[in-house]
Amino acid sequence: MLQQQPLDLAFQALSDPGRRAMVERLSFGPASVSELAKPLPMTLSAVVQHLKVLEEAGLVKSEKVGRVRTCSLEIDALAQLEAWVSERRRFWAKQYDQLEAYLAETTPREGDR
Amino acid sequence: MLQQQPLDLAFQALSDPGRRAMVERLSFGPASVSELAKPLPMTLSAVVQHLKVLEEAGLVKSEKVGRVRTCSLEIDALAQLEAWVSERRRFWAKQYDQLEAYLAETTPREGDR
DNA sequence: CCATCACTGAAGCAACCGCTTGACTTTAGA
DNA sequence: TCTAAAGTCAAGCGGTTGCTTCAGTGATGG
Repeated sequence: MLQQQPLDLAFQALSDPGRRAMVERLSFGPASVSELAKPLPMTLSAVVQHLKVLEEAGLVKSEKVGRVRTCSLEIDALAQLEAWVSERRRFWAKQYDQLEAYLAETTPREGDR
Repeated sequence: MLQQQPLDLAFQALSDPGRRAMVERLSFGPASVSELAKPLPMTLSAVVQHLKVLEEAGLVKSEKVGRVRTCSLEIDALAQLEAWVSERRRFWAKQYDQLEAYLAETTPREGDR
């Protein structure tokens, strides 16, 4: 559960393929805005707006030196995201195991007798 | 990168706190539509629409028996989501380690001499 | 049988998203 | 100094989302 808002923003940010492409690029190391924009089929302006979404979601940080803004991943946000998903999977697996245990108990296999 | 569309839909689906609450509920076991709706501050109609989003994202499946629709988690979709995030983290860590190794090589600590 | 329960579907609406254009600012290099 | 590079900002626009209301439909239980 942690907090709600951050997860909202992070999931929302990653729901866009362009923004996910930017995160993928950044997972290989820092990049400038223009570098992030190069492979994407949209204007630089649009990329800057996507970048803002990623920053507000806490997934990316950036710093401007001279006329170049250099962006990099905020790995902690990804970790929190992964934690949420992983926890859901864990709980689901738990109840699934209990069901299996119950079935094993009520309908014993041949070898159990 | 697997496919793009499924990830779009899954991230988008989980960006809504109401839908995330439904997924959290379902991680403890199957539930009817009304059960899912009970804790949420919206009409049953809205919940059904959220459910549709979750199903189209492949995160939930449901089956109607009599007048009751029973919903449950599709754990594989969660696993794919987790895999994407985890891979980004892995690549980021890799380049980070390389940076650390480089720094360690060029600026040796006291004990290294 | 018939009232109630558990949904289902369509219409409508305000708010938000992703994108473009175009005008601007600041810095770097010849 | 003058030009180009690298962003920045605001306006606007068509499409999507997240609801609500309302009018059904098909079980279930008494």
